[in-house]
Amino acid sequence: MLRISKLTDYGTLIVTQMAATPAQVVSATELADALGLGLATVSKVLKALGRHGLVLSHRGTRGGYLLSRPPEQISIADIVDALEEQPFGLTECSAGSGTCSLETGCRIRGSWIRINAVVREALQGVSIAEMTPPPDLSNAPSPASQRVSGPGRLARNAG
Amino acid sequence: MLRISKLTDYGTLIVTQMAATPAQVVSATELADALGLGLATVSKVLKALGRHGLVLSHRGTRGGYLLSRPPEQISIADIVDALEEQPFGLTECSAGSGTCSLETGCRIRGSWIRINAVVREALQGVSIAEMTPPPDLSNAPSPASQRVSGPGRLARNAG
DNA sequence: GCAAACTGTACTAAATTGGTACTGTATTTG
DNA sequence: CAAATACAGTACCAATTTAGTACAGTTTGC
Repeated sequence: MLRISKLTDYGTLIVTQMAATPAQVVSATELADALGLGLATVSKVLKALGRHGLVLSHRGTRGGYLLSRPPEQISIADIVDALEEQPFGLTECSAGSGTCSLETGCRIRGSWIRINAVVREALQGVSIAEMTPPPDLSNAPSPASQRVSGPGRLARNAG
Repeated sequence: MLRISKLTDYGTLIVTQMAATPAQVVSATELADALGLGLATVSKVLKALGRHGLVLSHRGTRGGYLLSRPPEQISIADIVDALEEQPFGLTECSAGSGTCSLETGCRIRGSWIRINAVVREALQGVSIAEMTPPPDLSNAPSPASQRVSGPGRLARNAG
């Protein structure tokens, strides 16, 4: 379906929510309540995020989770890596070799690897800090440093 | 899984194969043999491609399929559009509204729509003609016109 | 020691995907 | 016009993946 899984979607939601109060411990229960998700589901996502070093956890009463780095340094690609199947790859053959029976004689694998790289860069280029519009100034112009020219065309041989 | 379906993968394979002899009618049977895929599977893909105007079909003896435009004018995005669920969208909410129960109060939908646009541009930037390396000159340097600078970062407000 | 909160595994139902079968229709060839 | 070829459309089933939950355990704070 060319879609991220719901758990990954929840992951972006949860991390974005945590980014609203960075450096502050929040429990899974609080996050579940704030986002309207089930506690078990939120816990599952947080556990995966923790395994990949995106959040730190504290057990016990008044425990909870904490972003391990500033929201500016967490990208969508980081969350995808934590929650989607690894390694990243839009096709079977571009994720890892040896699995596709057509691989011998397949002439387009190299192209798919190139396409993957571009898509991944797009996901890496968006940080959690950029996900929510500023609370009040939603109509303010964006900083020039964030503007880009778009992806353009792919080079035949990745540079 | 953030992966295109196998049928979409087959679609790129089939169209690339047809691009090797453009403007020539090829039957589903011939394509299935050439690619090592099942006839029924190839037919299913070709039917979907036909519905979206990417290939033309001729019935009867000596019938078959034909690319509707030159390979340079067919992009990976065209094939994805024909074979994946429409409309294009990495998340439920960015594909179409009204389906996600969290949509009210969700602050990151706009960002996902922006991310989608970038990913889609990446897929649109690759034509079928670019998928296969030139048969003999695989090591030749690529034409400068095909080189790009990469996707860079996303603009906060799509421009 | 009790309660809050994370850890880890396992399980089930639903959705999606992949592949195929079957019947029908159009076109060409002889 | 009859037969063979090839596309058209629908429907189905097995396998895989996803989503959500349950449950037993462990750590920490009061």
